[in-house]
Amino acid sequence: MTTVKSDFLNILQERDFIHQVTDLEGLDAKFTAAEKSNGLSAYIGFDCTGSSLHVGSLVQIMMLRWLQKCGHKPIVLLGGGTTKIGDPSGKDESRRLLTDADINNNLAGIRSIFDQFLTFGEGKSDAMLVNNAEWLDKLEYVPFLREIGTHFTINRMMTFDSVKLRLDREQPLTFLEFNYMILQAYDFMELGKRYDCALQMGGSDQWGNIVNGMELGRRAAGLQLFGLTTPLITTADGKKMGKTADGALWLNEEALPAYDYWQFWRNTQDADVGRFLRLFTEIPVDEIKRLEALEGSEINEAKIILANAATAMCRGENAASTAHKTATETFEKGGAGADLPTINMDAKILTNGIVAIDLFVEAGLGTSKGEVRRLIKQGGAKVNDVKITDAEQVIGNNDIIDGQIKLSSGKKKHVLIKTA
RNA sequence: GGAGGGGUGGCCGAGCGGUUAAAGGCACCAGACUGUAAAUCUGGCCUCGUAUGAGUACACAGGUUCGAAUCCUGUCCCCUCCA
Repeated sequence: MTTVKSDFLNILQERDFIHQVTDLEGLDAKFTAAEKSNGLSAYIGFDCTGSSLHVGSLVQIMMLRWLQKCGHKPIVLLGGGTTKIGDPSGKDESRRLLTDADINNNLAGIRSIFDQFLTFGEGKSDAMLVNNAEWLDKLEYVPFLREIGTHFTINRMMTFDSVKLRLDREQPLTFLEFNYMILQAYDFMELGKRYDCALQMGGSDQWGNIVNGMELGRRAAGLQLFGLTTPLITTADGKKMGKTADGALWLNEEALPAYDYWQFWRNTQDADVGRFLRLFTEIPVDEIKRLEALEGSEINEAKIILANAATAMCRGENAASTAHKTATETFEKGGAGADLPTINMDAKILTNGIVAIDLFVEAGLGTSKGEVRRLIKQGGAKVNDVKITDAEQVIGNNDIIDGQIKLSSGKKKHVLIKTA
């Protein structure tokens, strides 16, 4: 591996962020020079198909954070314009088209996530948030075609995976989607012109789009642009980061409580601990080396550090320590931490008593009565940490301890019942 | 336009008139072992019922039959080959 001189690339390299770079030496030289003067701007694009981002985008966000730490200027490009089109990469079928109102709503949600990770403002290394609708919405068709269209050949566009895949499978690819890569390329050029942005980063699936943008910038505007991609992050058992069977791991508090977020990191597999510490925390690499070398049950210490650091960054220190405390109380002391999911129930229901099966379904610890019945039969259901054996057992006021009832499904899922 | 193949449970995929709530795999849930890990093993995995059981269910709508996921008709959708 080539040794790099700039702080930024050095960090990315030693923390395994880099998959491909278009011109590592050239880029390194540029960063090195910039670190002695005003810093360099670089951008990453995010689409606005949802109102939150999930852990899958976290690698990109961390890169922007490091960029800022090294004195450069991160540009967050939100695809308000391109979201109206839909990136065909990796999609079997067209996305449904979102309305302007949806997109604006999504923009606001995503914006709040970036506020956690980056400092925005007017200073030279302050982050800025740009919406590509700003220029894309205003484009005029014929001038655009004359100016930009001449730099793309259909022959070349057909060779891109995103397009080729659809065609090979004879799935329809609309003209609208076909234009996505041109618009993304246009974004890069536009950012280069407006903000002197010289680098686009992104996931490895964005390579083609990034290269396109570089070429367009060079041909149409004489800009020297660079591209850098991150590897696709998978867990040790080969699953894509960010999605679980229960749903996506959202970065927004409204979409995923801090406790669950913390638990996700706490439950990282041994084999992933070192990699995740490097990518998703700012713990110094030497310290990480020590942590990932821990053996046996001691590696749990590393997992807790990972969970605390990752949660603190995304949800704040308080959220992280509350989640940590809840976990300690729940798992190590067998009690009930304050941060466990809580359901408020009408006091009357408990006064009258409720059958255990119904209570569990009510608490969301099973989707059907049959499921809860099975859970009980297999010994996975507990009320106040006492295993229940009778599905018809009546739970009532007698079971309230310290104003709450703790229900458990298996070792990890707990719900507190409180009366309203 | 012509010829053929197919649509089965969250996914993949067997079944091709009764013994089929539907093999097997994946995913998922519990239990054991552990370290809130992985691997392994055990049990479970449509709904209701303590259970014998009942109700729904094999693209959709009809039909044949004592009996259909399996046969027939129509509709919708997918795929392959030829033009």
